[in-house]
Amino acid sequence: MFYSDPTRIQDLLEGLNEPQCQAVTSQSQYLLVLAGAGTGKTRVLTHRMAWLIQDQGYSPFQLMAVTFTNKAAKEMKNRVSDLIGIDARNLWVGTFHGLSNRILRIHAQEAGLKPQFQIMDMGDQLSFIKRLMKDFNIDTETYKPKDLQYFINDQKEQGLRAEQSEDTYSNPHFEKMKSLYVLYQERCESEGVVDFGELLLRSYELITRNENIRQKYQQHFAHILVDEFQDTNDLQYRWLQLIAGTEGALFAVGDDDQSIYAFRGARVENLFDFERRFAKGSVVRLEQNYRSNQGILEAANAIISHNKARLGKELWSDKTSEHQIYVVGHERDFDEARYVVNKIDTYRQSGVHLNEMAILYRSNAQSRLFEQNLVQQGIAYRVYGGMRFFDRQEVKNALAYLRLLGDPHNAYAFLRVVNFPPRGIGARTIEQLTQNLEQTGQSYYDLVDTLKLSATKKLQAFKEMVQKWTEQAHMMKLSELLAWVINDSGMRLYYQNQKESVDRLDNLDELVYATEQFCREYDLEGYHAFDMITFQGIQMRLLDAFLSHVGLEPGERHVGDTTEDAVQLMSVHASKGLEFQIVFIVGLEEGLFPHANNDMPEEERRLMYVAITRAKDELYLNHAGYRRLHNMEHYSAPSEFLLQLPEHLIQQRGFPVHVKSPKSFGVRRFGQLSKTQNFASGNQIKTNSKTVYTSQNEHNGYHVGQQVSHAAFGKGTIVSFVGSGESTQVKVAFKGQGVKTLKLSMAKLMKLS
DNA sequence: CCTCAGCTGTTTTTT
DNA sequence: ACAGCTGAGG
Repeated sequence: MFYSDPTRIQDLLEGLNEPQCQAVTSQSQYLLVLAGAGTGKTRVLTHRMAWLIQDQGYSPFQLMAVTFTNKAAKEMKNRVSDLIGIDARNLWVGTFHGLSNRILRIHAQEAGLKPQFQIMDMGDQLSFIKRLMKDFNIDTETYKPKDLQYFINDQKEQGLRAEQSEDTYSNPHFEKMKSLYVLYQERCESEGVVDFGELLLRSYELITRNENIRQKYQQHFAHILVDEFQDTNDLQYRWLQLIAGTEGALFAVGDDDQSIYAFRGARVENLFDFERRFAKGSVVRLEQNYRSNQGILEAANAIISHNKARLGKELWSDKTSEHQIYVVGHERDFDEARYVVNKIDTYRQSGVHLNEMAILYRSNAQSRLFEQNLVQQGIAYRVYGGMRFFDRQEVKNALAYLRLLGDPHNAYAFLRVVNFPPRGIGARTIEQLTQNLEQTGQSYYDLVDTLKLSATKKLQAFKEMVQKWTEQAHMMKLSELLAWVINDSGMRLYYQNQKESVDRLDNLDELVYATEQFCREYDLEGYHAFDMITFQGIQMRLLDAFLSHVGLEPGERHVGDTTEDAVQLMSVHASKGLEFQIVFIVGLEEGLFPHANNDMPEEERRLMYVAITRAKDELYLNHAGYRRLHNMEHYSAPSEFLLQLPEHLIQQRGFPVHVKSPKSFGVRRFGQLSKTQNFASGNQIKTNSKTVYTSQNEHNGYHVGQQVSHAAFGKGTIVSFVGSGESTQVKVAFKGQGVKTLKLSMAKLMKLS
């Protein structure tokens, strides 16, 4: 039973501020909570859930809460559980994909899927596509596997099957892509695998088409709560509306100012649409920030106010500013790195914890220089954004063995491990198997016995080994089975004999541990690998439960000890939702941040807004006049964002400006700049002491900001110059086509005006 | 089966 | 600069 524990009943509204309270207890069917950074949005979500259960008498199972990350889902479960003392493990709280997966497992048959269908991650999907294209002899130079992958995922995110796809971008490859999408989907069906997009789309179609199922869910879920609503894509928004039906309540929490995922299909327009169509008049704004001091918030507000497409919101705090915001100009990228690391060292000596300091950058490649300096100074640090645990090749190989045990007909798993570790089954053998596969409709696993090939003996030995494991699996715990497979397959020995594979062996042990951990978490310790168990209310084999779990939770994105006190290095994207006492934002230069490849200037500004609002106490904004990127020299003006900061907040201001002179190349002059100067549009810049020129804003008679015309791309504006001499490249922003990088000597740009 | 030269792409990232 | 991948050749 899931009634809340009477000994724990408490006033759930205590300690909430006025708008928070209003949101938690709202009686509107549709409510939009515009929750600014650091305003207690998770608090509102969890308290609303607890309030609906404890004070409004809903069964916990009548609520659905949707998040984007597993981390957020887990946190929400824990906090609800802490608030009202219920077991939150089986609640309908999860990611869009996790919840879709759950629905599809319950109705696998109606959805046309095997009960043990397996989920492909992005890497699996790409190899799947490469295999498909190879088998159909598609020229992978003309049609890049990655392009097809993006095409398919993009179509699915829009809720489109191949036959519904329309060429909205005048893509010259469109018809071909569409036909490949058909082939791709056919193969997914025949091999019984689904990609991430398919989970959403398939469950959407299931609920749309099957009236019984639709009624069941629409009647069942009285309240649907959504976190990070501004990050929903087209299909996710429709999915939510479908499940809510006409009766269900939709409680959407989001922040249009923190929408930074358009590149992966997020549509901030969904939030505007929701406000217009459903929540008209039912909008609660959370504006009191409990994280940063007033100065930092003023800076954030000033930056974001330059955006036009927003519902409007102003953060405030009752913490006054004790400190200033520092804007620091550096000559070169490594000066910036040295400066930041020295500052960190100083703060450390004065007693600030390292994990209360963060270095935030626009692109991950920027971490390198900071790492070098931190190593030199002997300061512990942690870089976020590396490879995930379940993405490592040794882990994927071990899991592929498990997948093969879960479904011997799984082609992906078979091909991945049939010759790993190497056992003499080469590409030629696989080719022959593949040819027969299409003709006979049998799986690779079946074909081993029916074909006479030179490698048949070896193939049969492999199959016997898998059969042996399968028989034993009935009597083994999942962790025992996995450990045995790792040894018996020869994987462990293989990695032992490889040089520098110590980490890989550790990871394999870690994986075995992860299976134990999984069983412990869901009270499944007593079961064998093939035993039928109940997982999230669904009957399935333990092995299948584990496999679908790892398919959707690929582990942490960073490595090593997370408890060690260490400086935090991460991209601005990765920092969303986190907070630090002292924040260093680095690389604030035109072209880098805002990034030249992003044709959505407002999204770049929102990114800056996210970065600033991470800081609790102190904020350092750094930029360099010169940096090396992709082995080329880049000279850039300071970021426009620096010029949009209120003057009175800024403590230090030294914009370096390069003087145009071949002899004194790279020499800089510091000067106090007035806010009105526009670095990007001209090459003449006035400081308080003299007029100087930015050296690389001008090249062979062309200059940054100049309007030009190109034979193929049409009209555009010069954004920057890269490199020097013969090899100079020019970046031009063309109307409607984004930024192109061209070789200046070849580009034949016509000067306009 | 393994190694190495050569080619490509290099913003952000979750599931 | 550099990582990741492919294909040729030992």
